[in-house]
Amino acid sequence: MSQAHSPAVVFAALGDDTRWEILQRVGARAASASALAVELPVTRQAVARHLEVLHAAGLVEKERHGRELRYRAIAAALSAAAAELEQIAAGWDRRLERLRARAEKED
Amino acid sequence: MSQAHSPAVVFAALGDDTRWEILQRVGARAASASALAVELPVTRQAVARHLEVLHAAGLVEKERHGRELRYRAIAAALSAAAAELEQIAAGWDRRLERLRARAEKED
DNA sequence: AGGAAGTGCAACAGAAGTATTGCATGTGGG
DNA sequence: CCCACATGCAATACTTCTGTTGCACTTCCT
Repeated sequence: MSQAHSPAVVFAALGDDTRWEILQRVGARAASASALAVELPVTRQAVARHLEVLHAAGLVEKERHGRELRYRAIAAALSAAAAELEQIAAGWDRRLERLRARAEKED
Repeated sequence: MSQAHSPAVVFAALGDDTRWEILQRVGARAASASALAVELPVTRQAVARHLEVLHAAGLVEKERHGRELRYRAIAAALSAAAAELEQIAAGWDRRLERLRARAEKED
């Protein structure tokens, strides 16, 4: 199982346009930093740093393949982040519901 | 309805610990920047800037109340962000499934 | 009216993030 | 063996983010 990455780290990783570009590509198919760099407007080193951030957030996994290092998006990690948000949103809704009920009782 | 906020903006807003603290509090009940500042280790102005970021991301709404300005978390916005992530994750899974099926066929 | 409380705006300092260039290292194929 | 390709590491420049202080302005209440 993956570690319990702090929400802030995961969402900070998702909070950059270039990383979204990268993430969508490694979601489609595994790719190396060099391969991604040729189709993005940044250097290989920049891509590598982004991939490192995504990896630290637990959103992608590395996979050595000969002399190249391919990265692949982890669907379950994104799904877990989604579930976390949904749960918090549900908590807000429930609290709002309680407040509403109390207001009606006081009428 | 709320605008179509770009994913990067929304998740960047969620990518900060202090903002999570603030967001959880305004999720529990509406509060002003001043009120939040007394129970957080930062100044009112810093809190106000965080609230502005959250508002720009469509995650909280303002509500004038006499001379004070209260902020309230929008559960539906967080829920929408969750749905977006879940959809992307599902897309990755489907693509992986197709790749797996093709691999079996080639065996 | 006048003080207290709340907000708005601006300037500044420090930290962190993003991207670059340059060079070193490792690995696979002819 | 040697060359090409891919990655690793370091130094640097620039921008953005986070937080502070200081002051002006509005609004409520006595």
